[in-house]
Amino acid sequence: MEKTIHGRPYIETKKGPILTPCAPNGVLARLGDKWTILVMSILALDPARALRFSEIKNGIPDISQRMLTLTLRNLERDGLVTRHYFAEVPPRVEYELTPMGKTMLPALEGFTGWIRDNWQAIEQARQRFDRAGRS
Amino acid sequence: MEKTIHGRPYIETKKGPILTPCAPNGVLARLGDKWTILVMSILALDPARALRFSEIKNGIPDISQRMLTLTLRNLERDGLVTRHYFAEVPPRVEYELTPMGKTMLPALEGFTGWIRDNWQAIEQARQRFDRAGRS
DNA sequence: TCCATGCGTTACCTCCAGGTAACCGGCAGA
DNA sequence: TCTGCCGGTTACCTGGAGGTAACGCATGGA
Repeated sequence: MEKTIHGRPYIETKKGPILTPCAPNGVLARLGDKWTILVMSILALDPARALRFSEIKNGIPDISQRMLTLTLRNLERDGLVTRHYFAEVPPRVEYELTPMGKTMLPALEGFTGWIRDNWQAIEQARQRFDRAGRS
Repeated sequence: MEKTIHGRPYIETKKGPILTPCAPNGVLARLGDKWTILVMSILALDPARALRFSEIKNGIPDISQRMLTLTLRNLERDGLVTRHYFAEVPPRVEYELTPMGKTMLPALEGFTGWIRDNWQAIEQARQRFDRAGRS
């Protein structure tokens, strides 16, 4: 009775299909936030190498110290990134993708390809729509 | 000089790689919002058939009239959905995926598969992290 | 006369992502 | 003694996402 469409579960009723709540929704929401993908991407540049906090920060223009800390904390919590703390002075902290983390971006590849192929069309559609009044 | 990693452009400097601003970021952000994917999904159930506003609303539990209108408006603006208005009484409005819209969810398939395979692991990682104190 | 219908729009409120800025801690070097 | 270094944390503020509720409108049916 429960089927799925593109990975999303739904049920058929006489009144039509109804999408059922889907736990993995939150994962996409996390990805959609402002910095997460950027942090994952820079860690993925050389997955074998751990990066220091400051290296990540330098690699991502405009990210603030606070937002980088928060983003990394969330990724660590999700098991996508590991944090290594070295109690030196001044302190050194290194971040690295976990095995699971290393598989994430490649899985997204199909969709980033779609975006690459379509975002100009989207941009044009927006301009057409906005120009059409309907302000 | 400009390379890409998983579709994301960056440049190499002596101080290390720097990710460059990436327009398509916004597309992912849109997808990450609360309702967009659900609306796309229900329209994709039978891509050949247009759905009425009320059919979509009934198919998505808990979505409010306002949020459905806003979400559809954005999708229309992005050229992913078309709106057909019939000046009957009471009015009838039908929504349908555009050709571009029809290609989006399949492109996302690889990633939804990754989520399906990994979200339990993510859930467990979160619980471990939270239980570990660091409140 | 009154109401239900279908698709909005408007007004209003709350919450949180994200930004800015200052401070901390402990040691090294001037 | 003062300053800089690194990685964080804290306090504070703002904008916008998203929720709730009510109103609008044209007509057909009771």
